[in-house]
Amino acid sequence: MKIDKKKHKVASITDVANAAKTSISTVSRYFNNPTMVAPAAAHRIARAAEELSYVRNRAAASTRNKRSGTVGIVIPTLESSIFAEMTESFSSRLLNYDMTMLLTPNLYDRDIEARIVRSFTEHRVDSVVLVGGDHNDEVMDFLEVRQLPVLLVWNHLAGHRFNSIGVNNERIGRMAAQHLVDLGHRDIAVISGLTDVNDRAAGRREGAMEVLASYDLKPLPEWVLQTPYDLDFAKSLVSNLLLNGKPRPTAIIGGNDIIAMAAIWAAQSHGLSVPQDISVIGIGDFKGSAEMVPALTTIRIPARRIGRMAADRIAELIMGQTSGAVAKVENLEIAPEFKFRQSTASR
Amino acid sequence: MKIDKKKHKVASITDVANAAKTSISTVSRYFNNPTMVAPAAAHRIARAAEELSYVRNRAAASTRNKRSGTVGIVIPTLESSIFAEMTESFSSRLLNYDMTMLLTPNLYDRDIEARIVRSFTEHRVDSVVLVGGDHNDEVMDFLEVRQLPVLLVWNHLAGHRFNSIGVNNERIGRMAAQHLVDLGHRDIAVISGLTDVNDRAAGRREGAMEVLASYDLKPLPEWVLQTPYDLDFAKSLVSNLLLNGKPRPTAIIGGNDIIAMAAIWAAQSHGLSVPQDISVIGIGDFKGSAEMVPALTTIRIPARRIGRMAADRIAELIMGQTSGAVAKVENLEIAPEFKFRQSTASR
DNA sequence: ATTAATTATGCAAACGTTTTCATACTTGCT
DNA sequence: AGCAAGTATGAAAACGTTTGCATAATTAAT
Repeated sequence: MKIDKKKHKVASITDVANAAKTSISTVSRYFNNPTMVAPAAAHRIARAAEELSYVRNRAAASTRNKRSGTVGIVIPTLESSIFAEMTESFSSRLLNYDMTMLLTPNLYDRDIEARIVRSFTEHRVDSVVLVGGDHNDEVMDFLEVRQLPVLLVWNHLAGHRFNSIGVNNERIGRMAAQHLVDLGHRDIAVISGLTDVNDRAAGRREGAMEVLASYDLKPLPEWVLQTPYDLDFAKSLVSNLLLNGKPRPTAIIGGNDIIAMAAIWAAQSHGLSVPQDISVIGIGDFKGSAEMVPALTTIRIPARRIGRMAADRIAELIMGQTSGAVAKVENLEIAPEFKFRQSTASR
Repeated sequence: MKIDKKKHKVASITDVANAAKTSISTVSRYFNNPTMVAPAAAHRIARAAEELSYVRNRAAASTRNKRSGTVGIVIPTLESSIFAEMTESFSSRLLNYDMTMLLTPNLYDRDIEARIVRSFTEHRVDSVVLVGGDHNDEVMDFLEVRQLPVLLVWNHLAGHRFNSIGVNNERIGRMAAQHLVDLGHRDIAVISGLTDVNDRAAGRREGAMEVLASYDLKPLPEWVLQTPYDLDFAKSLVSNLLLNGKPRPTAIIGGNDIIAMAAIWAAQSHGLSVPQDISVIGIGDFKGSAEMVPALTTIRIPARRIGRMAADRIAELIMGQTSGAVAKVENLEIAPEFKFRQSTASR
C-alpha cells in the first residue's frame, strides 16, 4: 500500500483489468468466483489490485445483481444496554455473511421509523429488521409490497404476516407476578413502560395483571403506573409512590430492569432496604443487574441469542429470495430465563 | 400506497418517467432539485411516483455522482451506554443532512476494525468516523490515500493527521486525582481500562499518576490495576483488592463509570459503605451514575454534544470535498464537566 | 411584432459493476 | 493426428441513476 500524494482518482475494475492485462470480466470473476480464473491471471490481478489499492464498489455492483449486502435495522434506542447487546451480536454475526448493518434508532417514534425505513430502501438494503410488532401500517404495507425480507425481533408474534423471533411478553409478565405471589406478597405495584408506544411493555403488564387478578389481588390504582425507560423519571415516580403517605406496596414489578433499578435506588435513598422492606423484580437482565447490591431478581431475555438467530434467519431469507424459493413466515419463540437473586424475598 | 400481489418488479426512474409522460432527466431533477421543474410536470411526476410507490435508488445514483449519502462509524462497543449516547445523537443529527449511518462495533480489536473499514469503503461511504487515535497504520494510510474525510472522535488529538473532536484524557485523569487529593486522601488506588488497546484509558491513567506523583503519593503496586470495561470482572478485581489483607486504599479512581460502579458494588457487598469507608470517583457520567445510591462523583464527558458536533463536522467535510475546497485538519477539544456527588468525601 | 433573455426539457454519455453468450485455448482419449 | 469435452477468456448488454449540452418553449424588453 503506497501513498500517492496527487489528486487521487479511485481505481476501478477497468484500471485493474488494464494493469493486469486482462478483461474486466475476468477481474470481476476473480473477486466473485475465484475458482473460475486461471492461476496465472489470478496472480496478475491480485498484484494489480494491490498495486492500485483497488476496492470493489458494491454500490455499483448492486445495480446489476440485486443484492447490496446491507441490512437495515431500526431499534428503539441504543441506550438500553439490552438492545445494544442484541445489536452487537447481530452485527458481528452478520459479518460472517459478508454483510454490513445500517443501524438507526427511532427513539420510540413510529414516524421517525417510517422515515428511516424509507431511507433504508433508498439504499436498497437486502432486508429490514424491526423491533416488536407495533409499526405504522404504511410501513408494513410498503415493506410487503416491495417483498423485502422482513424480520421482527424481540417479540414472539404468533400469526403475524412477517417473520419474528422473540419472547412472549405476556408470559414474562405472568412469571414476574407469579414469583412475587409465591413469596407471599399481596400488595404489589406494577410499574410498566409506556404501553401505547411499546407493545412489549403492554404485554408484560397485561400478563402481570392477569396473574394478580387470578389471585384476587387488586393493586391500588396509584400502584399501577407507567414511565418511559428513563432512570431519572422512574426513580422520582417510585419515590412519590413510596412517600405519598398512602399504603405502601410490599413488592414492585418493574417493566424492565431500568425501572427495577430505579425502584431499588428510590427505596434506598429513602432509607428503605431491599428486599427487607420491599421486594423488587425486573425484566430483561441488563448489564449491571447481576452485579448491583442487592443483585436484581429478574427475568432474563436472551438478547445475544436473539441477535445471533436474527442474523442467521436474515441470511437464510435473503438466500431463499435469490434462489426463488417461497419463504414461509416463521415465528420463533425464545424462552426467557428466571434469575432469582437478592432483590426479592418472602414476606 | 396500494398492494399488488403479483411478482413485484421494483419501479425505476424510467417507469416513473413513462407514467408521467416525461423524460427520466426531468424526473431525476424533480427529486434532486425540485425548483428546476415546471409545476405541471412536477405534479404529474409526484402522482406517478406515488402510484408506482417509487423509491429512488441511491446506490445506483452513487455511481454517477460520487456521494452515497452514508457515513460509516466504528465504535469499540455498543454496550457502553456512553458510546451509545454519542452514536445516538450522531445518527439523529445525521438524519438532518439526509445521510444514513453504517455502524459496526469493533470490540476493541484493531484487526476487526480494519475489516470493517474496508467493508465501509466497498460500500463507498462518504466519510469514516473512528473512536480514539489508536488504529492500524494500514487503515490510516489507506484512508489517507483514498482522501476520504475522516473524523476521530472522543479524544482531542492535537497535531493528528486527521480531524478530531473530543476530550483531553490526561486532563481528565488529573482532575480525578486532584479531587481526591483535595479531599485529603493519600492512599489512592487507580483502576484503569486496558491501556494497550485503549488510548483513552492510557491517557487517563497517565494524568492521574502524574498528579499523585506531584504530591509524592506513590500508590502500592497492588493498587494500580487494569480491567476490561466489564462490570463482573471489575467487581471481582476490586473485591480482591479490598479483601487481600494488605493495606486498603481510602479512595479509588475508576477508569470509567463502569469500573467505578463495580468498585462501589464490590465495597457494598463486603459491608463497606461508600463514601464513609472508601471514596470512589468515576469518569464519563454514564446512565445511572447520577441515580445510583450513592450517586457517583464523576467527570462527565459530554457524549451527546460530541455526537452532534461530529455529525456537523462530517457534513461540512463532505460539502467541502465536493466543492473542491481544501479542508484543513481541525482538532477540537471539548471540556469535561466535574460532577461532585455522593461517592466521594473528605478523609 | 421582433428579438433577446430566461426557463424547461430531452438526448445521450457516463458511472462501475455482473453476467450471458460465443469463441479460443487446453486437455485427454482414441 | 484427430476429435470431443472441458476450461478460460472477452465483448457487449444491462442495471438505475446524474448531468453536460443542445434545443424548445416561454417570458420580457424593445
